[in-house]
Amino acid sequence: MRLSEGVEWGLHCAAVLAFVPEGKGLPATKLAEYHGVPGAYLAKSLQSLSRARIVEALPGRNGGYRLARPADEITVLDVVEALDGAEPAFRCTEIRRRAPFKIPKSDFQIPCSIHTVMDRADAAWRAELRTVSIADILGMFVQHVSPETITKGAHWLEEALP
Amino acid sequence: MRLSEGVEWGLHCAAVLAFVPEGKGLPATKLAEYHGVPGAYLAKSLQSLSRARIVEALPGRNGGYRLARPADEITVLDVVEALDGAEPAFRCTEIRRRAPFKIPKSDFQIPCSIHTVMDRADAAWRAELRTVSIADILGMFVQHVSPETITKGAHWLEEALP
DNA sequence: GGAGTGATACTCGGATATCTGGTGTCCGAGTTTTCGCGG
DNA sequence: CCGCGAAAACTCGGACACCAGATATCCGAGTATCACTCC
Repeated sequence: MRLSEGVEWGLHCAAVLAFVPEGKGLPATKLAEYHGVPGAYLAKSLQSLSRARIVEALPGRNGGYRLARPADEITVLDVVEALDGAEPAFRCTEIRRRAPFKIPKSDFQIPCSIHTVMDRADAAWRAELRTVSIADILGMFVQHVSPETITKGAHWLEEALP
Repeated sequence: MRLSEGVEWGLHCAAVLAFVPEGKGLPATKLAEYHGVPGAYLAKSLQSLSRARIVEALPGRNGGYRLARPADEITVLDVVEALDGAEPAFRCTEIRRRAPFKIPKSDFQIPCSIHTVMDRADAAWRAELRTVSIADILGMFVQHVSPETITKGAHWLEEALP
């Protein structure tokens, strides 16, 4: 079980986009060169985030991406599900039905025990991700990083914005 | 993020193997036809379980597989990690280091915030799976299924064992 | 000088190749059973 | 009738193809900007 690389990119992008001022947008190209990742592929991830209404795209010459909502109203789970899909990792194929002897239908009214357990774990995973917002991520970030780095980042953003 | 199909098979197999009496083994072929899955591929999963000391293989003519430990000492997490690997789903590639300006090394002493959050969710997922044993799965099973089905299953196992 | 208009440059969006890892299959090594033979 | 031995049949174990989804890339659609022209 491996999470797509795009999830990591998307989360970092959301963190950067939180600093984009009202009315402006940061082009995908800039986001890509900031993180040192292939721009053409990052665009694909950003499109998924756009479809999920997590970021919004400003078209046109001085366009770009920006958060569609305040950073404290975007959870990490939102980003993960937008990029990775919301289907649970475990897919029950109901192989319990394939036993080589006849089983009454009533036995299958109750969900498969294994399915239940895996779903519970999946719910715990998602619940954990739902408790953390992009704003929280930024909070953890600024708490640990040197003020000098914050300044440099802000400066870089100034130059990158149209 | 998708969990391998073999995980489902492995869990169901572990549940069935819990009924194999002391000293005997159930061949992989029988397990495959019971679950209606390709036997050659199921063998691959069973080998992984064998390497992880979750099941043990009895070689020879009347050989087969059996649980290596009592069912209440095998957690669902054991099976999942044996088949899917124990590495966390999220892999941090430290893209925070690639920013196009110089960042002091000290900023990277603290683990990446995003990495931390994802790891915490991963831990919650694994913790949930660790609380459930194969014996618990069986308990949930016999609680809901009709006694008739249990009898049929026991009968099938009688015939399948050498 | 100001407004209108066309061209332009830059943006996003979806459709298109490539490649790694899961999926599926095969044959060889090893052990227990079993059958046959001799005592 | 019993013990021994060799062959056989069945088991697991690892090495070899195949395919779907993630990765990576491209080109087309659309819009704000800008420059130029005309009034």
